[in-house]
Amino acid sequence: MSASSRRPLSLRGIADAVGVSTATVSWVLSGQGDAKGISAATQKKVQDFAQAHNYRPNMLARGLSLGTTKTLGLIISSLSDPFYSSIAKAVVSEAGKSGYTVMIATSESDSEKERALVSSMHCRRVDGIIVTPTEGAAWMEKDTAAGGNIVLVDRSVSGLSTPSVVVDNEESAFRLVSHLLKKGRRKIAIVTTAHNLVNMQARHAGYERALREAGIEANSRLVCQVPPDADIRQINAELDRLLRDVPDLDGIFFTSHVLVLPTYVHFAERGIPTGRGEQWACMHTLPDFELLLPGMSIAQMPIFEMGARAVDMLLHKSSAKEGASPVILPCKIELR
Amino acid sequence: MSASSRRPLSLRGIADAVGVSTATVSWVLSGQGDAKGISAATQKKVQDFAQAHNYRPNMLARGLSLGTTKTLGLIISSLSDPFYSSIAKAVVSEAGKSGYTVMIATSESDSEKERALVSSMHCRRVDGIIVTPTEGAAWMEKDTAAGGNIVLVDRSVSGLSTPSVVVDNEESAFRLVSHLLKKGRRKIAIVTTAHNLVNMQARHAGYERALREAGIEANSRLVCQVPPDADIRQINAELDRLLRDVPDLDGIFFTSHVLVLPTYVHFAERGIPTGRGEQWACMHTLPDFELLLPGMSIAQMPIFEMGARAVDMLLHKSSAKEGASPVILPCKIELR
DNA sequence: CTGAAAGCGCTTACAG
DNA sequence: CTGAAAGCGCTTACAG
Repeated sequence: MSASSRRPLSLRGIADAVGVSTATVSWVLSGQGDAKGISAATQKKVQDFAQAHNYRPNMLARGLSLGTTKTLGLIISSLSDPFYSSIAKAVVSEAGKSGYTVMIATSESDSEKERALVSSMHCRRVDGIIVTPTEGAAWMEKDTAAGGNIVLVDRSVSGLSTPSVVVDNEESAFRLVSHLLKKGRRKIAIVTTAHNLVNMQARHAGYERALREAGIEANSRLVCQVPPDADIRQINAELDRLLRDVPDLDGIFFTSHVLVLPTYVHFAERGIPTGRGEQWACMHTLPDFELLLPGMSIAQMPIFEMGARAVDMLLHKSSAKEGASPVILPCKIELR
Repeated sequence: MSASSRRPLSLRGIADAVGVSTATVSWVLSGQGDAKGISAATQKKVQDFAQAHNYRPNMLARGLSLGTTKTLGLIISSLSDPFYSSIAKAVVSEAGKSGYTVMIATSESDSEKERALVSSMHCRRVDGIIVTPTEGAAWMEKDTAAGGNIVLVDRSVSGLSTPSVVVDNEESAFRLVSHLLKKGRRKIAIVTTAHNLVNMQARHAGYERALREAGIEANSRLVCQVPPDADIRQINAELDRLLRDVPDLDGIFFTSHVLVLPTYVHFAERGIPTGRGEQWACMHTLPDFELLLPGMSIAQMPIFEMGARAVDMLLHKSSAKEGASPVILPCKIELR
């Protein structure tokens, strides 16, 4: 156990071993060897030594020196929801193209955690942060103004001017519900959750507008609203209430994919036919749905584009300036 | 736009503003004010200024100075699989208890990406790395020997002595299949994937042992093996092959939760009754299964404990020394 | 009670 | 062609 192996190999270590200065080593390893006119022999010696001893540059030091870490932070609400993991995939992939690494963390929809995470990431000097914000994220205003490089994704927060990338929630919901109406549905329930989030509110508004334009008056008994952290019991209770209140229900609009499967099972258990889902519509979709409910109409969220756009806004601030915020992306509507 | 707001506030900035040395500021802000005998007045001045100006300590500098970052790296195969996200949750939660942050990344089951991620995390000087390894992770041997602080989770890699936390795959599979046999099933298929991973191999071995001990000879036509990256078509083709080869199939053992739903749908589409899943058994489970297939027997993976244990091994190297590796945790078997 | 100084491991003008 | 040196922003012995 040689004492020298205690600390990882540093630039200085290489420099001493090869017999050159740390500057030379730094230049060679960063590919500036030729530019700085380092002899081929020296370059090779340095490279070989680094390679052989598995040199790992200390990014803390490099970041400190350079003032940039080539790292982006991503704060999503949860990892268990495939929607957010897809966002993460998109962000990682797009950031990778520009040589950026992304550190992923989850807020669990908790404003306090969210705030702590943003702070922690700033302390780590990430070059920018992407977040699917909680409704309690208004404090970011100050932070953004102070130079915090933040972009919101999937939803904005009421009263917050931080740049954001969202989808046309109201319009998509409107089109889905209008489609159900065109198919002759009249008693269309809305099954929704997390109503404190602006995107959910927009989807609800789209639902109401579709009814209104079809000359149908809103009926609060058709609204099945489940708390964001509801367990299966609460969901079932709400659905039972809906089925009791509106026994002749003939359509459902889901504002989120998370409630589809519980509803599907709830119906199945009670012998209520769902068919292939022709009488349902949903914002966003999951692979499972294509199997279970191929007849359901959906608004496909442009997840990859959302992630990519958010990364772009962070990396090329120009495009953020040019475009108005929020950036609103269209969903791909699939009517069935 | 004051020039002074260009760079974020530093210790030096606070020191100059308050009129003390950086040492004093550092001590106050790290809670050593009293220990170092800093006057209450000075402490308050420093704290107030830091607070008011939203001081964010530069963790790069701190990490560089301290030689530790209080950060753990986590590399999971994928984000879309709830199994891995649960592991992530467990790791984050357990690490948090000790004041550690975790940076999450995904290898997408790609050995090259995995290697790059481990390297990148080492460069960032994380204090340890937890990884659900690909089969191509044998190079870690060298890395671990070189002081790399790595713990594998969910599976080990053949020929790799890196510490790991796994479950008793063989035994759990054995018990599940034995249960199906006890219920009178005789033609039990095994539906499996990613057979290059040792845990999948162990589950397969448990299946075979159960058959053997029941005096049933192995039948290769009962083996339905799907490539890890198979799309729904390939899966369906394999299932069709199985149903054709073994029309009187009367049970299925799934080595992984990922294949259950596609099989369920495949059967449903062909009008093959699955009942409540009584004739099926599966390693691991998902919330959906409890809804769709409440009769299916399952081996519940101790996900939280796995994550927690891995973190412990990283943080208190002692317990890693003491315990033999791999650490093998039992599954909670639920026979139905 | 507080400060000057060295050091962590990089990068990059500035000299020769 | 290559090196000495300053600086990034912290922490912590060591002095007073």
